[in-house]
Formats: sequence, C-alpha cells, structure tokens
Amino acid sequence: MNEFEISVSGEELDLDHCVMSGQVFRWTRHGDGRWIGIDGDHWYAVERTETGYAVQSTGSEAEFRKHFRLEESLADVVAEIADRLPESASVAASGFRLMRPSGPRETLFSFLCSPNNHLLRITSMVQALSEFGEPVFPNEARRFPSLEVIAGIEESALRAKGFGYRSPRIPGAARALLERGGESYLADLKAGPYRTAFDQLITIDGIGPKLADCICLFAFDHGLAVPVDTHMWQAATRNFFPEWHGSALTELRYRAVGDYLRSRLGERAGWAHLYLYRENQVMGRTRKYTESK
DNA sequence: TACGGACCTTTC
DNA sequence: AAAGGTCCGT
Repeated sequence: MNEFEISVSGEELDLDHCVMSGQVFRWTRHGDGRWIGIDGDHWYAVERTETGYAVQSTGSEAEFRKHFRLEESLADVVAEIADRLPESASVAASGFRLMRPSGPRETLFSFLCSPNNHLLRITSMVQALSEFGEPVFPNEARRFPSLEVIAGIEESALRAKGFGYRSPRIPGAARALLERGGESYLADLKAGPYRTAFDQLITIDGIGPKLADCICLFAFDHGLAVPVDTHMWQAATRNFFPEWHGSALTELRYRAVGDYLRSRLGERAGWAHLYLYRENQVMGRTRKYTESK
C-alpha cells in the first residue's frame, strides 16, 4: 500500500464532484469524510487536507494523477472552453474535470446499465456486476470481472438481481467483444480514431450512439465524442438549436449536435459536454423543486 | 428518415 | 412519473 499527498486546490480538483458525477461508478463517499474508490487494478482511499488530498492506494501517485487527468490545468481548459463556447461560460466548473478510467471494459459495462435509469441504481448495478470479480482489494472490494466471466453470467442471474431488460445485453456484449478479439480489440479502438470506435461500438446490441460516445469519451479518451443524452439535448436546444426545442432527438439531430460542438471545440468537445450536461441537470433539479412548491 | 411505444425496476 | 436510451414497429 502506498501513501502520498497530492498538492492541489479545490478549484483544480473537487474529488466529490468528479466521482459523483456519473463518469465512474465505483467511488463512494463515506460518512467519515473519506472517499473510497476502485479504478482498474487499483484501490484508493482519499482524504481532504488543507493543501490537497492525502491518498492511500495500491497504485502510485502517477496513476492517481492520470485517473483525475491532473496533467491538465483545469483553469486553462475552462478558459479555452469559455473562449470558444461563450454559451457555456456561466457554468460553475470549479474542480469538476473529465476523468480517465483506466479500463475500457468497466466503463463499457457500466454504461450498458445506464439506459432509462437513475445514477443511484446504475451504481448499485455496477456494484452487483463487480461481485463477479476476484476479491483482491481491502474491504471485500473486487476487481471488475473479466470478459470471460461476464460472458458466462446467466441472463436469469442478472434478472434476479434486478437488471431487468438489460440482463441479456451484458453477457451478450461480452461474447461479442470476445469474438472480436477481447481486450486487444478494445485496445485497438482506443488507439485508433474516434469515428472507427464509434462505428464499431454501435454494432453491439444494447449500445446506441449515446453509450458509444460515453465509452469513446471516458474509456477511450476520444475528446471528439459528445454523448447527447436527455440533459445534453435540452442544453443544446436551448443554446444552439432553438428551432428543435421540444422535438425528438433523431439520429440526424444527434449527429448535428456533436458536429456543432466538434466544429467549435475540436478535441475539447467532449470535455465541454460535461458542463452543458451538468448545467441542465442542476437546472432540472431546481425546476422540479420550484414546481413542487 | 421520423415518430411512438415498450421495456425492468427503483427512486424522486 | 421519470430516470445519463435502445430497439422495434409503422
């Protein structure tokens, strides 16, 4: 177990905000103020200090920094986005950054749990999936299961755990990936261009354009990927495509929203999407609260 | 192509 | 009722 201190301001890294934002699903905040997280082959326990974060981990400081993308200055990124996309300038981006999960496998299967679902239930489903992995960490935490193991899970077992209609898609996707070369196929999609990865992913049953873009952005580090979900769609129709306000998100419009952000922001499009997504999510909560009064 | 509906279950 | 959608029919 390694111990190290990360010296960083809350403006540059707000751990709470990052790990609870729906980019990753294996971090939890404990009552004692610590965060416990698993990413790929490593386990982390983190505490806020006066100057940054104190970390215990099976991994190294370099790996922690990579996970939170600390090689990028958030101040610089936000300034760049605000400059090229003034519509997003109002977003309070303090400490909220694009993360970098280390294993594409875990991201892919986590988002396979996400359609038509809540963040809270997605998290509990990802937890249930990780129960199939080997117990190598403290506190009974487990590594995310291999493709072989996931491929062998019975649909009925997932149904019994409350996965509902997503149940067959999970072992199904694992089998499809294995047929295409397994982990090395995923590694090739990460190494290759965004467009190729997107086109490949949507041929897997249960993965549509939105999931493909989440996997491309989070797992493959493809900055051109713009996941357009219900929140992003509302933000887009409010800020960029008012003529589409209230209308359905079709395949053509999905492409148009992504192309628009890509043309304005290039490789920062995906990162910017985080702020548009979150702004709308927060506004949605406020709206509900107001309506209930 | 575009639009409607169904889909498992939990949580707001 | 709605949730970080996708798939399948018209």
